[in-house]
Amino acid sequence: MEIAAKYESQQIENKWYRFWMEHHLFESTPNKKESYTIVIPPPNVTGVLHMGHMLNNTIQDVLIRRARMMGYNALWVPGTDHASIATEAKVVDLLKQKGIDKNALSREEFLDHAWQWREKHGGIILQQLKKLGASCDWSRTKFTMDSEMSESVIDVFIDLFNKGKIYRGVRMVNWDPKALTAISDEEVFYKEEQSKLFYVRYKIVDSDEYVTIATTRPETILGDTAVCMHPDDERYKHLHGKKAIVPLVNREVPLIFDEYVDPEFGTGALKITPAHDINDYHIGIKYKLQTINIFNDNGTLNENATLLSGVDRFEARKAIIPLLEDAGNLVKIEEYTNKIGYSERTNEVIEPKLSLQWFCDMASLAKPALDVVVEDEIHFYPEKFKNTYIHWMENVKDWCISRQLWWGQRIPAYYLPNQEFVVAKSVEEAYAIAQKKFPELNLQIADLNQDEDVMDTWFSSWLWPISVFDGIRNPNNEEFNYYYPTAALVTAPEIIFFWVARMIMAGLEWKKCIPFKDVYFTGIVRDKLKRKMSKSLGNSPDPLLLIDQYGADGVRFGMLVSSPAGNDLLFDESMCEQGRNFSNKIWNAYRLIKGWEVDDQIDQPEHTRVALKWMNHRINQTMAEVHDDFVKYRLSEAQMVIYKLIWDDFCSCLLEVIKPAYQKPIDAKSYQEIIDIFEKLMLSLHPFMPFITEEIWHGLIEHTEEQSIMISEMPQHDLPFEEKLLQRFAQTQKIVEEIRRIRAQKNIAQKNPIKLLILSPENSTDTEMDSVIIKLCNISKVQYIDTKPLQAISFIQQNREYFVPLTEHVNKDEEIAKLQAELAYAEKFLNSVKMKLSNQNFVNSAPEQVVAIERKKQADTEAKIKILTEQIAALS
RNA sequence: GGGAGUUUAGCUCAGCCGGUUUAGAGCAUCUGCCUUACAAGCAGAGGGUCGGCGGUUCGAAUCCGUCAACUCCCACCA
Repeated sequence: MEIAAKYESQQIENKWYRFWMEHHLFESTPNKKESYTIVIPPPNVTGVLHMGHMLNNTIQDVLIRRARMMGYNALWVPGTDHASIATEAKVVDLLKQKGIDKNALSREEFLDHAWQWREKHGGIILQQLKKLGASCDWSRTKFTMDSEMSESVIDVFIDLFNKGKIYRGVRMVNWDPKALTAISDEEVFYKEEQSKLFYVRYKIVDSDEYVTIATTRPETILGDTAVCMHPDDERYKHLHGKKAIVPLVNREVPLIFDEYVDPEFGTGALKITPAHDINDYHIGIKYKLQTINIFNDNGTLNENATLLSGVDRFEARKAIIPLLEDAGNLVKIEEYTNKIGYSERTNEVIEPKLSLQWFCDMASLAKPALDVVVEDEIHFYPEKFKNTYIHWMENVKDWCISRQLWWGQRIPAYYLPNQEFVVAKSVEEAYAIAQKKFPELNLQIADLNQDEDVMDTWFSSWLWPISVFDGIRNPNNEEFNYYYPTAALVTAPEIIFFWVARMIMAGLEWKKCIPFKDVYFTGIVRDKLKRKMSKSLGNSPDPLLLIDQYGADGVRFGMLVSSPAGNDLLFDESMCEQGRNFSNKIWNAYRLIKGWEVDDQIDQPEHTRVALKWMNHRINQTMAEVHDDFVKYRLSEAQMVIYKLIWDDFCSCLLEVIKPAYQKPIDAKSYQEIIDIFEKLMLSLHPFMPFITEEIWHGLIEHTEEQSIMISEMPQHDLPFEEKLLQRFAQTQKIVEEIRRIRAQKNIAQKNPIKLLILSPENSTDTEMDSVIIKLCNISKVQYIDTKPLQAISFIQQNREYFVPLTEHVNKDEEIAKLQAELAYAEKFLNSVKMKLSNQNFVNSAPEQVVAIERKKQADTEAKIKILTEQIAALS
């Protein structure tokens, strides 16, 4: 059989992904096995696969594939998030390109367009995940606006409302005066700007005194309802209880004193405009101040301003200055740099605006969710996020759940003509309730108007682990009980509050049970310059191109080669290259083995027997290590350990020992053993590199049509291994290295056989490893001797002396210099050990074991020094 | 401004409830090899006073204090 010299990933990957799908190997239904569930953090339905997804989903797939092979009934549920803001913005843009203005459409018409878009383009990202090898149960793909999922969201809203945990309240929102909508905090970006700080004096009532304030927004003076100073500020102490007159509008407002004010800033006096500044608003509530809204929705001043009505806010800022100057209130103007919030959507300066919103009371939900993390019922990896979580949960604020959008679950509140409202699942139910409640109104169903807003997307996401199994509408259904709680959540730390915390709250609130046991936080994928990868910077490679180039296995390897939980990943293509090279290495090992001719008439050589025995113990040791790494979610380490097992131990060492001479056959017993070993290696690597391992697994051993490596059993991690054997073999490898070094130094080509002399007649019974040395170093003969040979290069291992005889003359000076350097080093070391041991305090206080180690170091080093001294003497 | 965290080889990291480590790994670098599995490879080599200072201890990369630099999260300055 002809096997290509280079591993060709593309064709093989397509073949096996199709195979897995056709055999329904990703699919899961409840059975007697223990479940292992992961729900995907649903990517935005508008999303396109980026490097962050690659990392996140590689990790999930590794966990799921391993669990499956460990005997769990593993289920990975895929899906997408409706992402109200992003999707609505996208659809609005597309409509604009077609010359359609969203505001010209009815709600229904707009939603029609939105659904059409999602049917056509939504979920591309899920198709892309398949290229990566993601073993999601695609038959269970969910969307947060699927009708049953939306229904769950509405149910939950109503339930919380009935429990008194959802209320309506006024709050300051980020108003976009161009788009005429509120936008979320996440959509505001701040820019540093050069602006001006205006100092304006306000006259004190019944006094000739003035108090001077500093402001960047003089036009809002028209909405001032107080002036505030720090209570301990000596400059203003005599003003307690007085009032001031707001310039131009001549309104009398109280002087108030609050520690919020920084006496160092400006004049230490602050004007208060509760309607147009978030801090002022809170002060306004605290001191029960009047709130005067002086702006129209489009950013022009309204009639409450009394002056400049109809003028745009920025025009007004300019126009008010001469007015203040004329009135004698302007003191001075300074240059000033501050940060201004802009709308991501329209690039318009955000105007803080008071509006009526829906809120969810968080305090009572947060308490139990805090406890389960504090008490380690849920573990965070890495653990540091526990602190972040606790800190936030202890200071949690109420959640504004309404959004001024159309794409999303509409708030199920229905307003009545009498300013009241009812919350109900449908207009019919609302009507029934309203009739009962207000019979005197004589209501018609058409009198009810549903709230225009939709719910924050997170208000559906927080139910995700429950609602994908329909656990809200249909409590205690079989699937829910089987798959929930999930095993692990893999997500980005930046959404620990938005999402992780709220899922925990939801799980405890509605299911009295945590939604997942472990949370693995991935890092952010950055470029080499540590910049976050983003579309606008153009520094993100196209994941699909990477897969084409390096193979999905290679890219997966690259994503995990250096990304401990929670650490940012400084991505570089060379990582994928390493993965591709690894694929090729494995491929060539496969090619080598497949090329061997097997002869069942010949005996197993000694070196092969020894090396195979060693390899089996080495595998057992490594499997234990890998398992431990998985328990601790140290996936990069686990991958590296397997990488080294395959490359260093299997390829560089074992295969080199076993490899028959050119065109010679291998014995049948060894061949079978090597196949078994290779299979184990492929099994343990499969979660990381699913495609190549499947291909080789099938090529190595005959399998039926139904079989697949992905549903085979992982090698056991609790098998015994002989520490001693492993140590002896490691020493042997060191001897091999020494001999190779000598070969390299003395330019003795590998193909020229050399002799090895070992000075150690009393230990000459321990010769088990000799055959391995002979094979790996091309030794013609190993000879045990009792006197030192002349004309040889020597080295010391474990206090035995080894000699490689030379035909040419040994350069004595060179050898002596080398030995002397070694001697000096050993003496220095011995000195430090002796110092330690002569310290009575050390000998008395250190544990016996530690002292014994030091004693052994001393003895060994002394022996070494003796040998070195003799060698130097012999050469001199 | 509040909080969390990081600082160990050129890069990315491990080691950190103190002592088998005279500090490890992978990648990168350098040298020599196209040796019939693999140049996407093989063989060999070099490279760190564990951020600075101080303390605790018989003993500190590891514990404590302090300073410095950087990163992230939250809040946002009139």
